[in-house]
Amino acid sequence: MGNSNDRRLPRLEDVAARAKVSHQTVSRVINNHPNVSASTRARVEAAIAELGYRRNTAARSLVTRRTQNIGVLASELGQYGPANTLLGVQQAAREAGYFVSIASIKGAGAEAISDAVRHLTDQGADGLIVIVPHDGTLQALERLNLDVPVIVVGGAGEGRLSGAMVDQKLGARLAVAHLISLGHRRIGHVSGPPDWIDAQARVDGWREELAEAGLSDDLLVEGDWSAGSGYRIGQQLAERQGATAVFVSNDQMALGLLRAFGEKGVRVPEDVSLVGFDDQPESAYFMPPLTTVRQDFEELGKRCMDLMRAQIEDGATGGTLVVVDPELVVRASTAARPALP
Amino acid sequence: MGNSNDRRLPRLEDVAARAKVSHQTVSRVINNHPNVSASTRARVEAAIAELGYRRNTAARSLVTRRTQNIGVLASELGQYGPANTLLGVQQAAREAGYFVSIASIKGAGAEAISDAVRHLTDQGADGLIVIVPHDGTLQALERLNLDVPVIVVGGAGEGRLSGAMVDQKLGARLAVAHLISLGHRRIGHVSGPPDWIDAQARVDGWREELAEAGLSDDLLVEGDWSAGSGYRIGQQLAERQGATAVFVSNDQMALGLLRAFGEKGVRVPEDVSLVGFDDQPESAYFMPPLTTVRQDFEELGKRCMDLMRAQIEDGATGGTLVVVDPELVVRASTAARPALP
DNA sequence: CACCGTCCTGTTAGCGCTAACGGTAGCGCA
DNA sequence: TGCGCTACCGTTAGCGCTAACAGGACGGTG
Repeated sequence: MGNSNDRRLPRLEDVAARAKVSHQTVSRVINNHPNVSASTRARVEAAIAELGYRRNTAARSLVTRRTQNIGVLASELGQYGPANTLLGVQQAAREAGYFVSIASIKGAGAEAISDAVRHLTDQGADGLIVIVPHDGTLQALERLNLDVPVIVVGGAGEGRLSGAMVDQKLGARLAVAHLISLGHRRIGHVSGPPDWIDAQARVDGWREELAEAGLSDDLLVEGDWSAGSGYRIGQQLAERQGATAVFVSNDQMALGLLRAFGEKGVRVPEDVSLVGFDDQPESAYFMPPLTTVRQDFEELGKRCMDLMRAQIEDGATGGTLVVVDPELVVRASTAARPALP
Repeated sequence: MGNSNDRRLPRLEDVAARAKVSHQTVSRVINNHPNVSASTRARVEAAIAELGYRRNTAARSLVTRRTQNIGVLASELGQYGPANTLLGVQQAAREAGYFVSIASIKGAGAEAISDAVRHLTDQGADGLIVIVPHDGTLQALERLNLDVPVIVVGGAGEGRLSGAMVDQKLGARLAVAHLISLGHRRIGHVSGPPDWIDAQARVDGWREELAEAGLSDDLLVEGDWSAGSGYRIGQQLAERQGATAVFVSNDQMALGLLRAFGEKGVRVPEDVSLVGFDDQPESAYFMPPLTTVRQDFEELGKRCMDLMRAQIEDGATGGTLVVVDPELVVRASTAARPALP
């Protein structure tokens, strides 16, 4: 491996010369075309190995118009959900034989989105996966009407836009149903920022489940996902003493509530039950361990790539939406409603 | 934008025809070559805008042998450090006008590394950034002797291998020095897995600082970064009552210790002081808030890209190592040594 | 006026690969 | 023998771009 004087990488021609065939035959061998005799195939493969030949993807994609690259447009990668979605997508892509190029943006402005999309398509991405969990993402993408497949995490569109998501509303309903089954009647909610689609969906799920049980949905406070916001909200909630249970829209804010409650002498779960969302690895070691809703990001990534390949390789149309079900994980932060005084 | 019948994307030739110049002149305009008159430049730019022309990067990189793409080889992206390093790198790359392709691997086998490296170089990466925080990464890379710049996070090499890192040993020493200054004499350490270079460096820092103060370094327990391992270790430590302070190698394990101590009635910081490492956003809301060591991953990413550009654009040689200093963040989990009974 | 240098533009020749087509040999069948 | 079909392999023509060279126009200088 690695001849001393390899000032230029070997190309098809070099392999061909060594194997005493035409460069086209070498190309056929590389691409597994059938009509190559076993003996020449072996000769060519030997030559490839000896020279350490590697195909030049720039040249290849110049003529095939395929790059085996999928572009991921992401924002908010500091948050647990987006970051893990990216991880899941990346892994699924690799398993499907694709590479992943990232472009991350701040916020979710239509300008930033179209910039990043251009960036990615310029690089010749065969398809796009968009992880921008804000309102308006879908509309911004639809206006661009791209000519490559686009998979949007969190919602489906039309044309070449497909979508994949974890069913946030269902997750919220599981959480609330669990609290109701424990006898709780006053169930509050600490939401994420309202311009996040997941936050909005969880609010909707909370509301619907309460409505079906004939319970009131007036205890809604808005956080910003951070533990700090959860802490501040927890302090207020501890004063008011309005609810016997709170469904918190992510685990980090739940941690903040836990600490605020601890400081104010509100016991969890004896006085108030708490449910989070995400099931971060730490959540099992909160005090007390947190009941929460787990999302399977690995599965989500796989589904994204399934949709992608269907469009790229089988020419499927877009416009479909696949949904992954979340799962309730019950731990010690929830218990039966305290007996009324 | 978007003519109705654009079944093929416009190319240089099309722009040239519209602007009544040669395709080469268009190329010059795109690449900001000086010798183009203002009037023709304006004409060409108008034509580019009207046709919505976008340069074909495959064709460009076929001839220039540059892709403006840097490959990131990463593992353990589920952990806080590697994930945030990736984030920092990605952001710095974008600011420097580069794209980022990811290849993530499981574990750190030489085989997996060389596979992923080939994958990335096949894609025509102009350089590689390696985030594989295990022993042996450097050696595996050196054996491959690549002909593109490689920046290894966590250690420097020779030849085209440069390195960038947060000074883990210094971070550990800051933590231990802080405990010593509070009067502690028996200071334990919960380490990460020994095949992680960062874990090893933190152990070394802990040991050195203790040695300089003439203190014993016999209280060492090995964890696996997870809160669960921290919890189990915490239970043992609570029984033994050996130390008045513990330096824990990351915040997640510290969380586990906190819970174990809480259950066993060991008060933090009254009975035992605790210092973590990473300063995850949640750590300020642990009970009690955690004293820890902050790493600036944004800065780390910038430094990586600085090194990269020096090699790619200015032809600098490799073999250099840049170091980012960490910072101690003091919170409520540390206090003066309890008076002896 | 001849000469040189500077500024601008065009022409030519690839970068390394694949698609499309052409050609040869060998076989089966009428 | 002639025809057609299949299996295999080679030749040619680009994909869209930039580097390198080749001018032409123009102004200044001796």
